[in-house]
Order: sequence, then C-alpha cells, then structure tokens
Amino acid sequence: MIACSKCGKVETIVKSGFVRGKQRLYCKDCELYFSVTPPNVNSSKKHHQTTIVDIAKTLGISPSTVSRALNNSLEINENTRNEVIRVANELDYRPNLLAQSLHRGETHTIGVVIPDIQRPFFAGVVAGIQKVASEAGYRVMICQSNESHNTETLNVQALMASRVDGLLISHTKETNSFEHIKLQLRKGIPIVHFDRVCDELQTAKVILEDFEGSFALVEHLIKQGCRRIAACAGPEDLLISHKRLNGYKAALQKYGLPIEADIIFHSSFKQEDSINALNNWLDLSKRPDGIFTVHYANAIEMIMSLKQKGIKIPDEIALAAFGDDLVASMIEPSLTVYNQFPFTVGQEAAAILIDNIINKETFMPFTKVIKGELIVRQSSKKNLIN
Amino acid sequence: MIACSKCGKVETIVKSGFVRGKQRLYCKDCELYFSVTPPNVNSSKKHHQTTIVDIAKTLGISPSTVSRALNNSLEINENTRNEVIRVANELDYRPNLLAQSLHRGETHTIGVVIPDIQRPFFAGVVAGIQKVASEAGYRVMICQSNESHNTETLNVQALMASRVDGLLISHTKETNSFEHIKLQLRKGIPIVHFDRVCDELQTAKVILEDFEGSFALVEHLIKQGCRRIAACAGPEDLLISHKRLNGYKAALQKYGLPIEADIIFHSSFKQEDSINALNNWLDLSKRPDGIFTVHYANAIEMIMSLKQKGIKIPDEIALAAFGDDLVASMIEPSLTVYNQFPFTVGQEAAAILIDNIINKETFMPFTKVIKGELIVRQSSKKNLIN
DNA sequence: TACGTTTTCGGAAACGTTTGCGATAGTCAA
DNA sequence: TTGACTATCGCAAACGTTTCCGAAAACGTA
Repeated sequence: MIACSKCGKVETIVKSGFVRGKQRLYCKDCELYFSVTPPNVNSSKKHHQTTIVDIAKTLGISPSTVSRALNNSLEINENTRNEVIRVANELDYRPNLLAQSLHRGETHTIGVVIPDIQRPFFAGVVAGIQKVASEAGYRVMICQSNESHNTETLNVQALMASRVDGLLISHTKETNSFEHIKLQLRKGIPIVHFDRVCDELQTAKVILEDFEGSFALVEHLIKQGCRRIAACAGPEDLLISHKRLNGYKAALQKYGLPIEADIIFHSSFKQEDSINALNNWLDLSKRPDGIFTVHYANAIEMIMSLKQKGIKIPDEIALAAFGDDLVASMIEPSLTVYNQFPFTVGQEAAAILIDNIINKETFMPFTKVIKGELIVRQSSKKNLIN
Repeated sequence: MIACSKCGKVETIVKSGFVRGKQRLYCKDCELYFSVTPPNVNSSKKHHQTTIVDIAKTLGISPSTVSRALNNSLEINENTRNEVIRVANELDYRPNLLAQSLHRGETHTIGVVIPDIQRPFFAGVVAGIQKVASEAGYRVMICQSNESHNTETLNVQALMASRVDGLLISHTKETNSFEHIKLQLRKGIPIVHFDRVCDELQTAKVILEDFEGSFALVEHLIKQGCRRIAACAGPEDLLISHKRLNGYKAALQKYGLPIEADIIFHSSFKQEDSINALNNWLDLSKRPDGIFTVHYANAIEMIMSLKQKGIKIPDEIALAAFGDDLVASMIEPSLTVYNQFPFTVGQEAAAILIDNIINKETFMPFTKVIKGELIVRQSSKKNLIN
C-alpha cells in the first residue's frame, strides 16, 4: 500500500525504474517522481520494553537460560535463577504475551460480542464474564455490534484475527444468518452463546427462562384481574422474542383468554415504537387492561406516557416487564419485573466457555438455564384478595 | 512449572536421574517417581487457522510472495496477486495479528482501565472510546479495577504485557500512588487520563467541569432559596472530589453562606454511607435545606429515604447531583443534575490517545475539558419568583 | 548480439518466546 | 582411575508475518 507523497493517492501510482537500488515511483495525478524511503530509518530503538534477550545480555548468558529461569524449569542452577530474577525485576521485565501466544498457539483471551454495552443487562453480563475470566487467568476482549449484523460479522472476524481462544456471543436483533459463526465452528474454535442464542448451531448456550418468565409475568397480571393483556414483543427475527411471546400466549390460553393480534406488537427497541404501540392500544374501542413488555425500558416509557395522560396504574392498566434495573424500582409506580440476573449469566457463560477451551476434545455442548425471579411491584398490584 | 502427577504440588518435586533421555522426577510428598511426558504429543495439528504458508504451499510459491500479494506491494505480478487473493478467500485466510504485531512492534490495540463497567458513566465512556477507536482501526481491551488499587496495578501490567499501544485510565477511589503509571511513562508509552485524573503526571487529560459543575449546582440551589446546603462529597483520595468540593465551597462563599464541617461528608460510593450521612444531617438541630451530592446514585438513595420519612422535596430539602441517568429523570421528584456527557468524554479521550500514539515524538500533553450541562428538575424547583 | 535495466520472486533474518537436543563439565561409585 | 550418570547450559528451530537483499528471467536498446 504505497501512496503518493504529495496527494496521498494509491491507485495513481506506477513503477518507473530503479534508483540507487530503490524502487522509483510515479504518480500519474501529480506527475511527480519519487522513491520510497524506509519509514523506520529514524527508529533509534530507544525505549523498547525489556526482553528476555536484554536480561541475557546483561548477565552474559543465553536467552534460553533466562527463559528456563523464569519458567520454574528444573534444569537450572539456583544461583543462576536468582540472578535472572533479580535482573528481571530491576529491568521491570514483562513477558511479551504476543510472542508467548504466537509460540503456544493460544492467547488466553476470550472474545465477547454484545449488541450494546450501555444496556445494563449486557454491562452486567460483561462484569460477570470478566470476574470468572480473570480468576481463570484469561483476558477479555469486548466488541459491540450496535445491533448491526454486518458489524457483528466484522467483530467476529476481528476477534478471530486476534486469535482469541474462544467466543462469547449474543446476536443482534437483525441477525438471521449464521454463516459467520458456522465458519468459525468448522475451524474448531469454542463458541458459547448467551441470551440471544441460535438453535440451529451446535454450541453451548446460557439462556434465560424466556418462556417461563413471560408466563409468570402474564399469569401474575391475570391473577391481578387483567383480562385483556397487550404484549410489546421483541424484534421478529430474535428467537427469544418468540419464546417470550409463546410464554405470553400460553398463559392466556391456560386461563381461557383469547389471543388477539391487534394488541400484540413487535418492537425494535426504539422509544417511538413503544409509545406508538401504546397510543394505538389506547385508541381501541376495547382498551387493554394490562401490558406485558419483553424489555423493561419499553415499560418505563409507557408508564411515563400513561401518567402524562392521567391513566391510572395499575387500576386502569397494569404493567409487567422482562428485566430489572434500578429505574424499575425507583419509578412511580414501581415496575413489576422478571429479573434475569445478568451477572450470573456472564459468570456461567464464561465458565462454560473456558471449560470448552480447556477440554476441547471431550466437551459436549449443552444448554444452561439461568432461573429468573418475579419481582412484584406497584405497577401490577391491584388490591384484590389474593 | 512441573507439578506432581498425583498430588499436583510443585514445591515437593526433586530431580532423580534420567530415564530414556527424559528427566526423572520424584515427589517427596507422594513418594512417587515419574517422568515428564511432553503434553503436545497428541496435537495432531488438525484444524489450525490458515496461514500465509498454507496459501504458499497450495500455489507452490514462497510465503514472501504471498505476503507481497496481500499487502498491495508493487513488486508482484498481477496474475500472481489475483491467484493468491483467490486462494486466500477460498481458505478464509485471516492474517494472524499476533505475528503481525510482534513483527511491527505495535498492536493497534488500546488498553482501558476503569473502576466499574456497570456504572452508566463508565459504560458510556467505553462506548465512546470504542466508536472512535474502531473507526481509526484500533481494537480496545477493557479492564475493571473494581475500585481496588492493587487490581488497577495488575490491570496495567496485564495490558502492557499484551503490548497495547496506549493506555486510557480512570483511577480507583483509593489510588494515591502512581508509580505503576510512572513506570510505563518512562518506557515511553502514551497514556491519557480521563475523569479521575492525576495532576502530578505529565499526561494528556480529559476532565469534566468539576469545579464549574458543582458551582452551578450549588448556586442553583442557593437561588432556589436554600441557605444551608449539605454536601455528600466523594472519597478523600480522589482529586475530583476536592475539585467538586471546592466548587461547592466557592458557591457558598460567593453568596456569603458559611461553610460548615458538620454537613460535609465524604462518601465512598456505598449505599449505607449516604443514608447514614443523611440521617446524621436530619438529626441536627439546624437541618440542612439543600443537599448536593457528587454522585447521582447517592442522591437517588437519599430521595427514596426522604420520601419514606415523609420529608417534602424540594420544599423542606432540595437536591442536586453530579451525573445524569435515566433514573434521575424517572424518579419522583425527578433529580436536578449536572450531565457529564460520558460518551463525549470517551470519544475525546480515545481521539487524543490515538493522536498521541501516532505522533509520539511531537505530541504535547494537554488537558481537554468537556463542558457539562445543568438540567433542572423537580428535586430543586422551589416555586419562587425567578 | 550483447549488455544494461526491470520485473518478479525466493531466501533469510527479524520480532520475543519456548523447548528438544546436544555438549560440557562435574559427581560418584566401583 | 575410569566409566556411567547427572547438572547446567547453549544452539537452533518453531510460531506467522514482513522486508531487505540478491538472483533469475524478461525486456529493451545500441
């Protein structure tokens, strides 16, 4: 990738003979002749990190001896070892993990791909991952897909280029093709899915009780007296959206309530979305008396909107949602939620991945379900008997 | 690091002769003789990632030619280049960044050390960092110090061992010695501080308007009629705690109000802390009529507690805090805050660091101040004229 | 035809580490 | 005293890539 020294373009460069052993070049745009000068001519190699060779030189021994001294090898004299360690400390030697990893063929690093670190659920997952990983001596490299399938693919490629030992991934809302994952699986690198998993892939998975959680939330609403419960579901492409919607439907069916298409809405996690859906529902001749949302943020927005309109919660409309957060307990009325324990999800996923990495040949994929917890708050507590 | 094959201990191993060219060992604990077997005997080298050598072999050319073909070198025949690219795609070749980095002496990776990814401020900063970094072709490696100085030191060492090109750091609340940073600076690696910076180090910094923000918040409280404003300051060791406290004091002085030690409290970001402080203040004969906190979470906790006690906000006590979050606008009464724009902080810090990395010799450290924004909400709005 | 110039490629070194193997000198017992 | 064994270390290869240097072939011109 040689660029013109004047205009910086690459595509206009042609070769034009040799001069003093160096390639002579010509930029068609600038009509300029120039030759490439090695850019590292100035690098006086002043302040590099100290290496094993530096230690070897100051002690007049060979690098292999230094390596053995630092790696608790038995084939080394105790005096030599102590000398090496002394000098290593003096020079603040830190082994170059790049070189170590290149040699070993493993990086002791795991890659994480999440849609958005700013969402408390994923931040919690990441924290859990990092705890388990660092305790096991693994580093963590985090990428955000920003809910874009293309970015997710690039993330996966970047992490693989960095030769991570394994991958932890939760897909974007628009991901419906999994070739980028299959490609890596074929190469044999361990992958563990969490939350937004993919059933067609033979990977270990850490999932939430999507069906059961939705069922519990909706059943709770029904027991509080709701008879017409609207659903703000997730993006259509997401597997967990369907699981959660199925939990909603199953609860309705159990209590003999009809499933009505006009009060089921697929949100794409945008704020306008949920407010629009809410307004549509309120305009119906038969308003819903309960709302179930798969993402707590949607419910928060709806509560704010309902309060503005002067609609009583939970008396006129009760709400319950997936996912807990500080704001869910602070808002008035506080929001009934199904807590997902994101930190635990992260811990489990990391532990399984590391197990998969270490026991690569014998590891059998399985699915771990993290149980959630129904937290009943004011947004759904109609003061009925029971 | 050779461990007993039975008990797994390392310190009990002694050498005991040779057998078939292999070191024979003896575990003093287990009274067991054994010899080391090279563990990589099984590695059948089945499914490695495809390398430049693989491409070279399938085409019957040399690795250097392949490298030239893939790097847009001019010293290559177009036909050869196309063939190489074709095979590279077929084999899904991805350059090994470890090898590239080892050769180039740079990793195109920046390290980030933050206290806690689960705090919205830092999550926002990280998102901003990742945006700028990825646009500039840099990867990001994130470590959490969990507010522990020791962990922070280990984080820095780990990132340096990974040979990151630069460091972005916000110190823990207990960090008051900076040797671990100075050590790296002496080696010449670029470091940029943000938010929780350190004035004694010659690094570029991205800071908030700590003084001005506090001043604005407290001045606002005074203008709303508060005459006795308590302060929930940050940990004593933190520079920004003092800056923010100074802003508080300056505002009081400007309006001729006394600075009273019994209503200034240094929190350590723990929940019990702020509640205890609040209770102490409420027990005073002269209760404060306003509260200023350097962290919005403390204010949220206090609002909850005040509501439980039936104390009217803002009429009896008004509140204003540093840092915005969804919960600050959702709680009732909503919380007056000074928003810090964490995403912008991350973007700026990353941009400055990358500039520092690229122009290492000419870069001059400077301090960038990210302007904040006073958001007045119900917690401070006494219905006065003006 | 002959020689200089270009084009294109391969060999080898280098980045920093680990490790198998061989070499040397020391130890010990017969 | 001698031979077998052991303790300790250096050499060199390897990990995957880039790049300098040199070589062979192709090309052009006198």
